[in-house]
Formats: sequence, C-alpha cells, structure tokens
Amino acid sequence: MSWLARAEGLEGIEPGIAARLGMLPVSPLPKGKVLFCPGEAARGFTILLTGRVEVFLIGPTGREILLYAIEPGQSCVQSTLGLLGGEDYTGEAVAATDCEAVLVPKDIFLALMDESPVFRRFVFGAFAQRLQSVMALLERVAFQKVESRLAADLLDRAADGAVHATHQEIATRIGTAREVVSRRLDALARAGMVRLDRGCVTIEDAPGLARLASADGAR
Amino acid sequence: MSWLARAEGLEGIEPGIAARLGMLPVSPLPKGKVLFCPGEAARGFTILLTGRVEVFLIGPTGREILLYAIEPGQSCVQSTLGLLGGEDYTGEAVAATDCEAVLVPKDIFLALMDESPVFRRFVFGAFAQRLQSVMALLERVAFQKVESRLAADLLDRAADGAVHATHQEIATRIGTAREVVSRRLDALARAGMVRLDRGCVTIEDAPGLARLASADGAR
DNA sequence: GGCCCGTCTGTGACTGTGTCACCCAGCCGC
DNA sequence: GCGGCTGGGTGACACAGTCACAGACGGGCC
Repeated sequence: MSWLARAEGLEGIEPGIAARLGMLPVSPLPKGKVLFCPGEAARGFTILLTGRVEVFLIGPTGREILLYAIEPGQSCVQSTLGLLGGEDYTGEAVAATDCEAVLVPKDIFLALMDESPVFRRFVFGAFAQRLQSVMALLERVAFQKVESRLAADLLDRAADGAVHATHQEIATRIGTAREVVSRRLDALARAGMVRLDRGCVTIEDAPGLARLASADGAR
Repeated sequence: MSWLARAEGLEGIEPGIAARLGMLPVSPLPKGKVLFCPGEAARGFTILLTGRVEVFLIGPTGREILLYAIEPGQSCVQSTLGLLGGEDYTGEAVAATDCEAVLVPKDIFLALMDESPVFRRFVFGAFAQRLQSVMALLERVAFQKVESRLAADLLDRAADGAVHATHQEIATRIGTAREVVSRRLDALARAGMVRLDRGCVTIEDAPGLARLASADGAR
C-alpha cells in the first residue's frame, strides 16, 4: 500500500496524480537529524508521515526559539519557499523523534501545482496555517510575558501531568534564556503550582497555570 | 485601459482571464481608512495599485508593531488566509496614504486559482514573500536590541536625510514603547549621530547608524 | 498680544528580562 | 575515590517596558 493513504489532506487526490506520487520513496529520519539549515537551497517539497519535526529560529547569540512543529500529514513549508520565488529561509529543522518523510522533487512539485487542484489546496492550506502560526508566535513573543508563555508551554506538553525536559529545552521552546526559566519555575514552585525535579516539571495546579497562560501578560 | 496593466506580477496573465479581471472596479481608499480589523471575515482578495497600506499587530496593552507594508502591485495576503482554510487573522490594516485597490471577490478568486497558472504564481509568490518577511520580523523582535532596530528603521525611511515622524510612530514601527524610543534617540543625539526636532529626526552620521543596525545586537 | 488646549517630548522610579560569571549537586565512567 | 559532564541555582548588571508626571511647543481663539 502506498504511503499516500497515510497522508492527511491528500485523501481525495486524483488517481493519475496518485500513481505518480505513490512511487516516491519514503525516507527514514533518525531522531536528532538536521533536515536543513540556514542558507541551504531547497531540495524539494517534504511531507511528513510519522514522527515530529521542530523548526527553530536561531539568534546570533545562540539563543533559539521554536518557530513551529511539523506533525504527521503536514508539510515543511519552508522547503517550499525556495520553490516559489522566496529567498532562502533562515531557521533549522530537527527531527524531534524518529520520522518518516517523503521528498517530492522540485520538478514534480511544480508540475503537480499546475495539474492537481487537490495537491494545490493541500500546499496552500499548509502555507496559510504556517503564516497564521508564525504570526501567533510573533504576537506572543512581542506582547506576552515569559511567565505566561512558560505556563502555556507547560500545559501544552504535560502529557501525564508532568513535563520531561531540562530548563534549557523549555527556554528554547519559548524563546528565552535558561536562567530566566529557572527563576520563573522557581517562583511557580514557591507558589505551589509545580514541583521541580531534575529534568522534570510536575504540574500541581493546572487551573492556576491556565490562568497565568491566558492572562494577557502585558510586557 | 484596464488597471491590469498597472499590476506588477500579472503582466503575462492569460487574455481570457484578463478580460474577467479587468472589469473589476478600482476602489479608492482614503488615507487613514481601516481596511480590516481582527475578527472580521475575509471578503476577498485585494490587490493594491497605488499608495501604501500598513498592517499592524496589536497587543493587549495597546502597543502595536508593524507586521508589514503593502506596496503597489502587492496583495493583501491576510485577506487570502480566510479564503484558503486558515482562520481569521489578527491584525489591522490601515491605508498609510491615499490608495487605489481592486477587490477580487471570493468566487472569482477561487476560480482563478484553478484556471490561471499566472494568477496562481502571483498569489503564491505574495504568500512566500509575506511568510519570509514575517519570519524576518520575528527574528528582529526576538533577537535584536531596540537600538539596532531603531537605527535600521531610521535609515530605511530617511528619504531626504531626515525622518518625519513622532517618537510614537517610530515606536510603533519597531514594536516598542515611546519612552524607549525617546531615550534611545537621545543617546544617538548625544553621540552625534542624529539631530532631534519636534516631529523630525535628522540623520547626521549614516555610516554610524548602519554599523548599529547591522550589529547583531544580542539582547 | 495673551490664553487655552492638545500633541509631542523628557524624566524618574520600578519591574521584568537577558547576559555573564560563577558555584554547586548529582551522575557516570574510570 | 576521582575527574568530568550535565543540569540547575545565584548574584550582579544593563537593557526594556510601564506608569506617572512635568515641560515644551504649536495652533486656534479672543
């Protein structure tokens, strides 16, 4: 069975197109693999089938911020920019888990954009979603306090009531420095909202955090 | 003569399509007119012919930041988001000068997307460019100091060696507070790089400012 | 001219954030 | 035990954002 059946958003793809797409190989991406880095030219259009890829913006001091994450069925929009007349992107994509992805070469991508309305809508939708999410991120970075972003992030990824991550990792996700995260977490712990252990933050008072997260923490 | 001749990027448009597009009316937009505001549903696809439209993100405290500016021949990408499956945008577009624009209604827009490769490329290019520019802005806001952004903005819009704008306007453009701009400008004036008058900043040492602007002012 | 009023700008105080320089506590391999 | 590594804590300091207020300037009005 072709990988196409596993790609959300492409279900209704035209049969002729499916035949051409379906034979493209699925590539495995080991966790930690860097998909692309700043300055590199786009090789094609990438569709993620399994796993999770995270895209970071990297500042001159080495500070990083999570631009967005690519989930299964989504595509790496940045790789498309170069194919559509934009310049090279800045930012680095890293496989956060082991992944499987399909790379659609540039010529096939451009042909599909002309020939397949379904594929076109898929690409457009991905674009619109990314633009939206990047603007949302900008809004948070520009207008929200660290405390607010921190609380939101903790709630976001507390799978089983706890977040397994170092302070450095959290800092990167919300675009601040490790020391700041340490201090804020310390404050949250003092307020009884979380419990801290090495490499793990346990959530004690989810509603309280939710309140902080949604407070329009004006900076 | 149709307005189409004035729309850069659409020169090679197919004759049949041009006939349909060309009869759309050109709307005048007086300076200061708010094109759309947060929460409003998209009415269609807008192409700017003359003038300049600025799109701002507005924070909960009333602080604003310039997301991007739309120049003649460019389209208002945000208005497209709603047409392509994204949600409503946040942000406010204001005519910075008197403008002329063409509004392509939703149904015609969608039809053109399917039928005209030239129109498609036009829209895609606009999208790619916006995504790029928003990411660039994010990078500046997240990683650059105010001093750096200020210097860059001054150089950017010093038409005749001087910028005619209030501190508040400058602050809005670079996403900070008026007081901060006042203080930074004061420092620049003390360093002999600019001269300050009411509503006007005169540039005295452009190379010096350029040095500040490109210094990767790590925050 | 003198006056009023709104806009623009300057200042001080205080808090939050980012950075630097360290130190300390665990953990692992040897 | 020892040394090295990683994660985490701390203090000092500079920059940034907010609040509150005080001048300074300009234009209209009498």
